[in-house]
Amino acid sequence: MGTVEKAVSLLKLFSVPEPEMGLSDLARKASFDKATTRRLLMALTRHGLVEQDADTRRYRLGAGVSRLARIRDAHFPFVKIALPIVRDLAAQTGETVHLSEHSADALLTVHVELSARANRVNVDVGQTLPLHATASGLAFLAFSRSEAVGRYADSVLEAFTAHTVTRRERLMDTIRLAASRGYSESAQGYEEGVHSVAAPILAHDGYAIGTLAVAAPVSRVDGAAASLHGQAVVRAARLISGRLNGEPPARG
Amino acid sequence: MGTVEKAVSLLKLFSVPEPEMGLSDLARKASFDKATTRRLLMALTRHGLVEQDADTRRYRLGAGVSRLARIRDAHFPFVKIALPIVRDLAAQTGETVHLSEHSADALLTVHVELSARANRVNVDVGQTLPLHATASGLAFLAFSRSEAVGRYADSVLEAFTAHTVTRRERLMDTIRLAASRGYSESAQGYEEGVHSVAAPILAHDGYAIGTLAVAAPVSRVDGAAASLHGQAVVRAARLISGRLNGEPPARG
DNA sequence: AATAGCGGTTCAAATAATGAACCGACAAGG
DNA sequence: CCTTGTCGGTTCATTATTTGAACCGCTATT
Repeated sequence: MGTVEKAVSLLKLFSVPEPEMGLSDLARKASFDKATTRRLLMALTRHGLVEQDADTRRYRLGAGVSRLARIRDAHFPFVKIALPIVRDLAAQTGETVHLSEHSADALLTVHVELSARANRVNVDVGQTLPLHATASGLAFLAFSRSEAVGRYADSVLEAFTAHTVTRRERLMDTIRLAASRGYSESAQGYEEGVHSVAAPILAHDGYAIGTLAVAAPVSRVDGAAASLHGQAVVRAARLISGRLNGEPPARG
Repeated sequence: MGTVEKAVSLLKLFSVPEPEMGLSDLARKASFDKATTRRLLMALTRHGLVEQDADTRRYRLGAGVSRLARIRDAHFPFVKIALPIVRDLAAQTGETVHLSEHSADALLTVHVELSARANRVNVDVGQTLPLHATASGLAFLAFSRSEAVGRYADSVLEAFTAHTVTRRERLMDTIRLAASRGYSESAQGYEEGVHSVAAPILAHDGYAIGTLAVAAPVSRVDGAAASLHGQAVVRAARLISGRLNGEPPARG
């Protein structure tokens, strides 16, 4: 593992439930030597990607990461553009809706609107979703370059539940179905009891850059509901794609 | 320079006006070898901190930086808390207002509300402000630990304009004035034609963690206006400090 | 058809990263 | 009050990684 990747791994140890850690803790979690860990942290600190509390000596993510994110968001305001549409879809369906962005061979959840119902699906911002086991992933693959899909289908497909699609041929069939319908469907492929439909958000070139998904408890989803959610998520995803690619918002 | 710092330097080359670059361009700007630059970029890409456009082969900041920023913001919602107060101040003064956070011996602009007027000061999000040459920096130093101020004052102070304070004694005087008034003032110390006042945003321990500033064209600022801006920026900065440290928003 | 730029790759040489052992400080327990 | 364990941090001989000149194939200009 290269030095740079080690440094980035350290950054990735910070999370919403654990946003601050001491040196030894970080070293243990990353399985790096304490001296190494410290040198990496100092390098990151010098550039503001990490900061150290003056009192507790614990480390946390620094203002530099916010700065970088702002630069990116100014150029590619994915969440900002999608937000109103995501909210509309959540209101329409009454179910949990989540928005994901492609990153490093997975989908990164960047926004969630939780259902108001007591029995609902919970998704965390920052969670990464595997491509073969979630509706979002399937929708993404269905609108990806075929070489990339082939490469992914050839890799080892982890089974998260008894329903996870792990055989290459079944996966390719599922992807083809999603491509022809415009949206994907997955029942309990990643978590037991969860049903999801998802549609791709497309770049100007017609390939997916992210996905929009509706997730509901299986108990609440029959064929009719699934179809309704599917059509709604496709409409919403198309709206987002349109605005991302410069199409003006519709009037009224 | 360590490998990690080189990688981070690459990230820092991206900016709001130039959010995408080719390999050779990046290598030239960073003064790294093309092969080195590419290896660093690949390491960053593997973790989603950088992404490469499939068509143009140009590089840009990736979704990973947004993810890290969300983790940090969940724990330390500086901008979110400050935003309404920053907007009020912008409305009150009619001038450009910018919010900065301390990071790696400089101030990082994390939010900007631009004046609606045709003749206005422009500040970019992500811009870093030197501590000795901007109103923000002076306000920050005026409320920093004296050892840190001493160390900074001993370093080489770059002159950005003919008005930049570069002599240690002048700097210390300016800082003392800011400390006693509660806000700092800088006329054309960083950019010609720009007048700014700034006040510190304080942590629970009373030391500055960031600043709030009002920037206006010198032509529009006389003594009375400067004083008004100064008082307004102090009020707004105090409100932000209070809410950051757990004080509830005032009613009405 | 010649030139110059681009993104990307190679491999011997050079430089940087590594980690076991160490320090002083602090806190809990006997 | 002395032991034990853990903390953050440092040192330096050993080791493994980074480095960059030269190269490739490609595309656009001239």
